[in-house]
Amino acid sequence: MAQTYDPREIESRWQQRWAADHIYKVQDDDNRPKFYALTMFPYTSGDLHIGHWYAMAPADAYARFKRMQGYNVLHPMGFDAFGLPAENTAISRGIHPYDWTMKNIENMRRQLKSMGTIYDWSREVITCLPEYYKWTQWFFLKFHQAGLAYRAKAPVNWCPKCQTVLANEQVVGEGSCERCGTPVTKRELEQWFFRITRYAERLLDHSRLNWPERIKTMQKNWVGKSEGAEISFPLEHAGIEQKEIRVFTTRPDTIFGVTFFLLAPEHPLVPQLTSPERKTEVSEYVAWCRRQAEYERVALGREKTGVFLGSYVVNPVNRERLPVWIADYVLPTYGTGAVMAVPAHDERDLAFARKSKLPVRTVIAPPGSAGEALAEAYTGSGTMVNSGAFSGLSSEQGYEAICTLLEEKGWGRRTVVYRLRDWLVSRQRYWGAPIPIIYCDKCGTVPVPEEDLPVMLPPDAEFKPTGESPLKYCHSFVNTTCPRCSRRAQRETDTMDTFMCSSWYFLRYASPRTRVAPFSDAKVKYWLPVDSYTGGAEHAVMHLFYARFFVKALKDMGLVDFDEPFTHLFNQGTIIYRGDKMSKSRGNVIAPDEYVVKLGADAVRAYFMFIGPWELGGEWNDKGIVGISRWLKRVWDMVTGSYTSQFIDPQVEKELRHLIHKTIKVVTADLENFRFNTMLSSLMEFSNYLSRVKGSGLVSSSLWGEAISCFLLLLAPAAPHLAEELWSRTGYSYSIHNQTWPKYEEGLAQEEEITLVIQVNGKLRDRVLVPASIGEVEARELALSRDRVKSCIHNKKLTKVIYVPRRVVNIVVAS
RNA sequence: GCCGAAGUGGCGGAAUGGCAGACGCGCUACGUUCAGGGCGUAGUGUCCUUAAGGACGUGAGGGUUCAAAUCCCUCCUUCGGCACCA
Repeated sequence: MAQTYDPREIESRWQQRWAADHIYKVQDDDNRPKFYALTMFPYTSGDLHIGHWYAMAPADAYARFKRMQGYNVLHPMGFDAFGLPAENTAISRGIHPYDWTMKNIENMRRQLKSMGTIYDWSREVITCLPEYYKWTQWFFLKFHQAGLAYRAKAPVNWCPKCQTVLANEQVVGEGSCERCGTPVTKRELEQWFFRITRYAERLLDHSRLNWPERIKTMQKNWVGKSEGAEISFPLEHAGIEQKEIRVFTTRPDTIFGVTFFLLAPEHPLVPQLTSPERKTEVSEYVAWCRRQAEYERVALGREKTGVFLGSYVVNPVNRERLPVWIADYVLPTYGTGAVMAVPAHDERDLAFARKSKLPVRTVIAPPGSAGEALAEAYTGSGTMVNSGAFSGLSSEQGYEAICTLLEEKGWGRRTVVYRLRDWLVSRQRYWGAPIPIIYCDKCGTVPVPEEDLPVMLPPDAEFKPTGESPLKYCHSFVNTTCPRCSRRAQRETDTMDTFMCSSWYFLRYASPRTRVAPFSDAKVKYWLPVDSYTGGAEHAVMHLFYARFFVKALKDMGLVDFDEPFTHLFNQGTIIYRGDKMSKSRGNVIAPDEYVVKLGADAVRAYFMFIGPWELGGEWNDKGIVGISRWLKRVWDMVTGSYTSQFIDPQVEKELRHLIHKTIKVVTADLENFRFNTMLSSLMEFSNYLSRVKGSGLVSSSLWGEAISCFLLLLAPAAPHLAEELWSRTGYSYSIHNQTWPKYEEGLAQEEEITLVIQVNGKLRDRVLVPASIGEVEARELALSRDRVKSCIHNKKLTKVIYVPRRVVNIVVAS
């Protein structure tokens, strides 16, 4: 056997042994408490870069720690394998998406194995295989049956470069495509939607979730709940069927300040409400708005534009006549697509009123004012003025009073409005799970019967950059027979958003090879919900939101008995390189492989844990990794070299025993809280101390052995290969990873002696080593008797003495 | 603009009211027959001082407190998210 630390040899040897012995095989019928530690599965982009390692290595250490603590741990791995990049590669390089994806998986799996993780590969899940997407399609049918899926023609985000529809969540920055950065435009298409809005209220409830505040806030903002009133304004317009237009407002108390009325240019009543002489101008304006890209239209600070339609509505509370305008800042998708404009108390309305020379009327007087005209829109609360019988009320009282009036008169009602839109699941793409729907001229929209699943992706589709799904041109796929009437019919050619696949993969891991159902009920009951979910924060309003919706819907369908998939969530930070997030498209990817080859997987794992707080991420810099590598080597030398006890010093033995217990305590708490960096610092301090002890030989051989075995056990989650090798060389039985996590005694973990800090007027003046048990009187006396203290308080009046047990004595003197 | 996170040596960072800078990198000196990203020992915030010691010091300014990197207020910078949501 080698005498010097040779990580490559050790790591490949133990990886083979662990695999051959199946030591990480996960059993479902185990009477230990279960622990489901999940890391977000990677997208099959080709190579694992160090960002993946940063996500996975500390997570694996945590799962190993839980395993040693006596839990039956499920820490699975798989691949999110459908999606655009595979298809783009097919178009640009002529490689079939399946071949490209599977080749990438093979490479990524090899890299993951080189990390020395506890993944049980027999549970691997790959979303692009028929055995998996069959069930993604099955879930689509379930949502359809439950009335949660519908088809609608709607304006959708369209990326002209990728030639595809994008979900709201895939439009980033100033309205650009998430993948290629091209400005997004609009298009009308028949699409499938999921009614996620029905769950808006329930998705706002994070009360039982141990999640980062940041993510909860992002999800809350995404749902965008607003309370207010819906009010009907009668139309003063003869000859049309519609008698009134409804608006939503959060400020019914400002209703006496309405001076004009606004519709979105897309509002369906616009043509009818346009007077003949205004027709040309209005239709030109509407056409101009439609040409605008979404991001241009909603850009804040942009000048507000609009035109008068030539018709009027009536304010129900004061019978005032209000001109109806259309304006580009009114969004067709929010509220009712109509706005009662109150320029005195809304910045946007004021800007528009000033530009279009429309009147402004103050109806809320800010505190200390009498209701005179305002220079700026006042959006706070105050006293109602110019508001008929309501004048004099506070805006809060007015809110309630006006809502009551509206409800009594039948003019409106209190209501709640959400910003959240339904989830668009259709994609005009090949590389996804086909939507299992058939269109029949006679029977209409017919779901594919469950027994006919999966609807297989045809392997022989042609990949052309046409913007239409290759499935559309694949006649063998499109042409089928109606399951109801057996006549000729056509298949839906859209595939599903890949977020569908990732909305249930965590359920599949519980029983990944089940052929008769997406998951076994018993196994899901045992494993779910996920006890610890870790991954990047970029999924805050996408994957994490959809998965919650999915599980809530499944609960309502009676398919699962819990309604939150992830009880605890932790987001690691991002690894930055050259000022940018690491990604293939930015060309700033660092591969971990060369570091693994040179320094070993244990060094890379430990370095990522040591680099800083996990939640903060950081700039990649390979300077520090040598420090970890040297430390592992010193650990090797210290443990493999023989220990000779010279003579036993009880004081040193006591100190070492204390350090053993203190280190167990700190390392355990740090792992529990994902504080990997300080955990490694503590291990370094421990090993540095052990090296000194080894040089002096001042403790017994048995205590030395105890210290080493404890050290190796604590090291095992971070550096599993080295710990296993040293465990075996020390003569302990295989495997260290099946050992129990060491326990500490609180009494021994406590310090016996402490450094008492002595301050005068808050400034450090002296330090004394004292027994931890020192009492207040004793400590005060000691402090006052010190020479350095005496010289500081000489000739000054003692005001008081503060004593903080076990920490500090602060002597306050008059100056 | 709004919301959130962060700002500490030459660098990554530690300390969550009580010794600022743990641990590691880098650097300096010395030692080592030390070939390869060696190894060991000591030192390493700034300033004053031969030294002992002292003063200053956690983005800036103010406040609370016996005591502030930590709590409060105002501001600046960086990063992330949202952004005409009526």
